[in-house]
Amino acid sequence: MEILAQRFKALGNPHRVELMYRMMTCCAPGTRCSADQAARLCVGEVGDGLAIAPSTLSHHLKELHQAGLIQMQRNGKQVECWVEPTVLEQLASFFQGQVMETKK
Amino acid sequence: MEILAQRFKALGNPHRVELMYRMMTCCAPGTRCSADQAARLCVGEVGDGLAIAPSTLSHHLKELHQAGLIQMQRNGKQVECWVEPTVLEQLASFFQGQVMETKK
DNA sequence: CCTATAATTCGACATATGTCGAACAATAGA
DNA sequence: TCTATTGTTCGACATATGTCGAATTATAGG
Repeated sequence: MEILAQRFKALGNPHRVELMYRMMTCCAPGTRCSADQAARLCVGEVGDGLAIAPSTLSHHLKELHQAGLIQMQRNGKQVECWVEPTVLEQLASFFQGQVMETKK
Repeated sequence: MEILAQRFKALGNPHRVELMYRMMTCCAPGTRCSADQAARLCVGEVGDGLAIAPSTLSHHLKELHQAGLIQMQRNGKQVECWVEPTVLEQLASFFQGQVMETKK
């Protein structure tokens, strides 16, 4: 329940929930990426159009990462970000009365 | 997206997510109440066993209510609290890539 | 009307959060 | 090696949050 609260807290900010949504739905508007291959956005792309400083964007992505909601990996000059589908499934299941035992 | 963030923020506290879970699953352990009739707990019941002052409990329930997550209604000396199933469905649908237009 | 029960409101307080700009780090390419 | 690009880290700051106890409100029952 503690970890669950951490994850919801990370989503409890307008900028972060927007970032999360963009990463979840970066394949086609309003849809979710296929279950086996999550698409990736680099830091600059995912924050494009948001009226926040680069340092603030970096901070928010770090929060999402530390909460276990997103993955991050350096690729050349850029850092790629994506959402693992299992994370979405676990969170959705809470609202169906299931409390998953999330590790980490 | 703003309203969504408000709801997740309300769930972003260990005590509040615990309270929410109790209200969601007050019929049978690990299950959700039937779709048409949400079961109700009074304020004292829902906070039973949590190591927080009554004033803190009241504060948390107010937060959940203001975020649109729970309903509250006075019944005699007590105040009943419950979760509308539609709220749960809307929140779950976010993690399937759906952003619902939540009023209020 | 008085009392007990159930819950809320109201300061007060320590701590956490969101934001910025400046400085720094990592990488690619000329 | 120098430079431009892409992100991160580090204070600093104003504001928000979680908590409590004391006082208050609402109700039911003598």
